[in-house]
Amino acid sequence: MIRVFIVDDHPVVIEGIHSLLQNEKDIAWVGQAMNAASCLGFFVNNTADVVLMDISMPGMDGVELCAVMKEKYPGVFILGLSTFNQGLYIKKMMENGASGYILKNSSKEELITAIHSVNDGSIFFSGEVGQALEEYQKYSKTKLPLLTPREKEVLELIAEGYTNPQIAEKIFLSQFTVDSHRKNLLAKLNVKNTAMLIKFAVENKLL
Amino acid sequence: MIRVFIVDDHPVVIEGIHSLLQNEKDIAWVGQAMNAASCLGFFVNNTADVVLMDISMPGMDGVELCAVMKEKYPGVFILGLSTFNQGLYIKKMMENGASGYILKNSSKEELITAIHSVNDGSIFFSGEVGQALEEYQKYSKTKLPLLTPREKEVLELIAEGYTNPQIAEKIFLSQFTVDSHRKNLLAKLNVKNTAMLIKFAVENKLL
DNA sequence: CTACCCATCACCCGAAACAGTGATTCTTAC
DNA sequence: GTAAGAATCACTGTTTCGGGTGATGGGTAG
Repeated sequence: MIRVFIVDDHPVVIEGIHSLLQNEKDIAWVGQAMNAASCLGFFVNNTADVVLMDISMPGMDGVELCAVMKEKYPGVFILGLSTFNQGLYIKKMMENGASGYILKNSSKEELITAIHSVNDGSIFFSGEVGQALEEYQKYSKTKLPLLTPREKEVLELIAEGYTNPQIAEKIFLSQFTVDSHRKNLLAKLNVKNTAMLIKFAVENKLL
Repeated sequence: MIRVFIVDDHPVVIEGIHSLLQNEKDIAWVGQAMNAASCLGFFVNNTADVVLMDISMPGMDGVELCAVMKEKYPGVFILGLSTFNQGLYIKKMMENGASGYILKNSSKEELITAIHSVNDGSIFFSGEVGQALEEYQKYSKTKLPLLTPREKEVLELIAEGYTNPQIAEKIFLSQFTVDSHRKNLLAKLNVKNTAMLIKFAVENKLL
């Protein structure tokens, strides 16, 4: 018997999912909350196996609540819920310990598969969520300034810790040229020093 | 009907999975390969919906094959297989476009759930694999030198692009002190400049 | 053909980073 | 109570970075 708890600030969603699950004999509805605080309140004296959690809520949002819950109750599995495709938040919520993610309008079968998988300690992403993540990555890439092949080359060598003179020697250039590329990188990516350059590059998967 | 293809260099595994799946009426066994080359050969004139792929194989390994397959046939979903817990390779394979991961000794139910989920475009991780990933992360963290609170603080500010004098002003320290912390960071993390420091920090989730 | 971008090279200069060395205080652990 | 490490500060160099400015040649698209 899997004990399920839900946190969502939309009563409609709570009711909808409740009705989808009420005839499942191995799933027990143990409670619900409409904000982070009452969710945490519930867990003081009660528990659950799987928590369905909305991503956006007034006050503390799902991303933060997820981190707090996982900190206090590491054994509780969290399954994220969202109505729309929020790649960035999905990513953050996974980093905060969620075990999976589905859309609120997913089918009954998908919902139940997800709950079972998560309860077994598995990780489950619905297909639409996977697409959202991909689209988010593509989207962030289109917003990136285009780097020339030489610039990418120099960027990679900088990330590996080579200095301008070393890079120059390595790819047979004048150190002035390498310096030019380096300055162009800083300008194009709108950062002001090596630290920001590398951080930006890693975060945007340029390396 | 889900068309399943398997790539594994162990005949025992191929046979085992074949027998597990042969009575499933919505799963069709379309072929098998014992190395990357013959897998690629199969896909020249044939196709499949889901490919079960071993992580370690002679010649081109699963990680690489996964990248090649996804490049040539983006519509084919790849489900990773491994006998042991290889956190690092699992991570790499996911980065190369795999849709999920299970252990070879997983139950029939889990195998079938995984194939269905992946075929729907979802992402599925078996619980043991999730544990492997977690353990891998913990393991890599234990291998990390311990940074003091001050050092972490300085590290974060460096990553945000502040210079030593700016950091000194921001947290009310002498720039000499900040410089000391910075040098200790370089020494502890065994890197030789800011670029390597930030790259290392991001990769090891110190930021 | 000409305007534009890429790639190359050059120089100056101040600021920042990096290397080495050493010192003091304070807490924490044995 | 003392040994160890954290946190603080100090001085001196050398190297690298980053800003500014500008030049040349090659390819390409209008």
